[in-house]
Amino acid sequence: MQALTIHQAAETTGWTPRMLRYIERIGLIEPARTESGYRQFGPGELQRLRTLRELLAEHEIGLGDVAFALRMSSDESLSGAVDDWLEATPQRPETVSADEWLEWEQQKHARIIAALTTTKPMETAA
Amino acid sequence: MQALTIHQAAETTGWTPRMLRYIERIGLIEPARTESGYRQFGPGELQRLRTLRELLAEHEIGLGDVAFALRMSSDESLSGAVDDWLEATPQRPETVSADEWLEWEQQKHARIIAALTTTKPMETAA
DNA sequence: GCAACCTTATCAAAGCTGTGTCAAGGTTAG
DNA sequence: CTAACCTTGACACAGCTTTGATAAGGTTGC
Repeated sequence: MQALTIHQAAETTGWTPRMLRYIERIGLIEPARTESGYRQFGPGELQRLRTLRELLAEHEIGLGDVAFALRMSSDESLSGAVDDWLEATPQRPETVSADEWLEWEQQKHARIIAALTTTKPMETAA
Repeated sequence: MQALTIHQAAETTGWTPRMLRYIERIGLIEPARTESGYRQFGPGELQRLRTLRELLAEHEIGLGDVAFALRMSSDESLSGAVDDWLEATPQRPETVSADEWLEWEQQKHARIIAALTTTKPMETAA
């Protein structure tokens, strides 16, 4: 096994050296360094860089999206909060649960009065 | 049941009407409509919008990030591909401390040297 | 039937992303 | 020693995101 320099890695992966530094900067790769600071791209990084290109192309996503996914995967409180938000009331606003309805009823006056000083709520469609 | 108009919903949730339309546009909410096309924000929607603000503020993420998380949660092939890519990541320890980082860098160097056998392209540091 | 909403569509500006390029300086190979 | 690399940092620019403002027209309440 061998390690490639940034230019060599760029050639074999299809990225530019500039982009390899950028991808490292946003946390998606972390090449080893020589003592003098040169990046060393091993087989693992090269494979990751190639599959990264495929990932972006096949799903039309951006580097920032992958960086966010990485952040979610390593920050449990973040992924938990996001997942909770997504799970709550998934689509179809038509369906309001009994609990939500009850809570709404109980706090309706406080909410509406606090929020609406001059107008009234609209009539629900048939 | 009563529903709020977009302006009323904006006031109770802290968003602007403009942003409520934008949030709908990127797929994060889907308010019901009256027969004539007016958006109707029910209790579920309002709660969702409030927690969305908290989510963004507490974790310093953007609407686009949440939209991407939604896309991942509803596109199994996308989330699978992203997760696969992330799993192959040589994750570094959770740390943030400068000291720990430096120490880790040094250790990583040693690890890489052990893993890579020198051949042509680049002299792996001694 | 008018005032005050609502709708969609469009223009605009500020900010972020992705990318190139260049500069100043350190490293390495021949 | 010199050429050809490497490093970080900065300037730049196109394009996309986010957000506001505004216009043209429909709906609703009094």
